[in-house]
Amino acid sequence: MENSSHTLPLSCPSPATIRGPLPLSSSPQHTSSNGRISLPLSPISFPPSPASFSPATAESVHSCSPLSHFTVSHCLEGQSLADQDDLTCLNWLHQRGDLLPLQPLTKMTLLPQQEPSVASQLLPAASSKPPYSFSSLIFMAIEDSPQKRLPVKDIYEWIVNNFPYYRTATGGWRNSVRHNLSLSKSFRRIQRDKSQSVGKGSLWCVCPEYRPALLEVLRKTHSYHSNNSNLLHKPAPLCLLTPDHEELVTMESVEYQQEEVCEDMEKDPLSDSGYIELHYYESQQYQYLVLPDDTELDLETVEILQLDAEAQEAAGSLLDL
DNA sequence: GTAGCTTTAAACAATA
DNA sequence: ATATTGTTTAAAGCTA
Repeated sequence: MENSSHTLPLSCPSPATIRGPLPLSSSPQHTSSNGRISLPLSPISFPPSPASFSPATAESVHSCSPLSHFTVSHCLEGQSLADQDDLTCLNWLHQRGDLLPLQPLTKMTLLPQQEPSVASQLLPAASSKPPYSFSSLIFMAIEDSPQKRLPVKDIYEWIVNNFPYYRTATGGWRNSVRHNLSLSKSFRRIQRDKSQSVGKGSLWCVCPEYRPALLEVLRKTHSYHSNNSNLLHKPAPLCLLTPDHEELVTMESVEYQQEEVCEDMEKDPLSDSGYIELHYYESQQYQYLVLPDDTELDLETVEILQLDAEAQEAAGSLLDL
């Protein structure tokens, strides 16, 4: 794809430009003399192991569309351009760890100039309700399953894992899920194979003829929440920048080497959605985020990114107890 | 104001 | 017997 730039949907009075790879750092950020900022990213760990999967850390990114993770998983999966141009392709959903949940950060320090009270103002309210309808949630859950079919129990589980809001929500939403499954034409019930069946109930799948419509709804939800984004309620870029964190590593500046960029870095089908375009490349044991040359992030945004990660860490710690 | 969709709640039956 | 699953109805909220 062309190296078109996408800036965060933020206004910045005096933006600092971030270019190229983002060296890992033990400090939340590193601003060089030329004003470039480095954001720490995680060591490579794709996909996260189920054991390390920490849905609770998605608290602060609940409203981020899974679609926004598209680019992340794409680059790492090495899919063809044709695959990626296919907006009906939901392979991004199969990057389970990339979808929404984030790894808790075990090491993250707050920016010294950043007051916690400000952090709480900038970060979205924890456990607020995701923007997706139950149909979309069910759709995503089923699409994210290897067999493209799930029992209702696993649908619950997927939703809870990916949207921690439902972890603490009252039980009524499960009723709504079942109600949706039964009532919606988009989903079809399949009898389990009795010979291998464990557990009760049927399996549910997406009716192929309704799949495009479900995708469209998902896309519209994504678009709506991108276009109505702001600093307080739209942490989409945060999601993109903090997939699968495990820990930060010692600062070690790494020069950007073009040839290390993932060969399959391709077009983000939602590139005109206002989301920043992201690419990853891998060097040694680390993973780097590559922003387009003319991508600009203001200092405040960078701070928010760090704060978000901090919040995720805190949320993960609490909910993992 | 209206229609359509979604959410929520509830009741009830079937099933593991 | 109990919990879970699946169906159905009803009402309220939201949006175009």
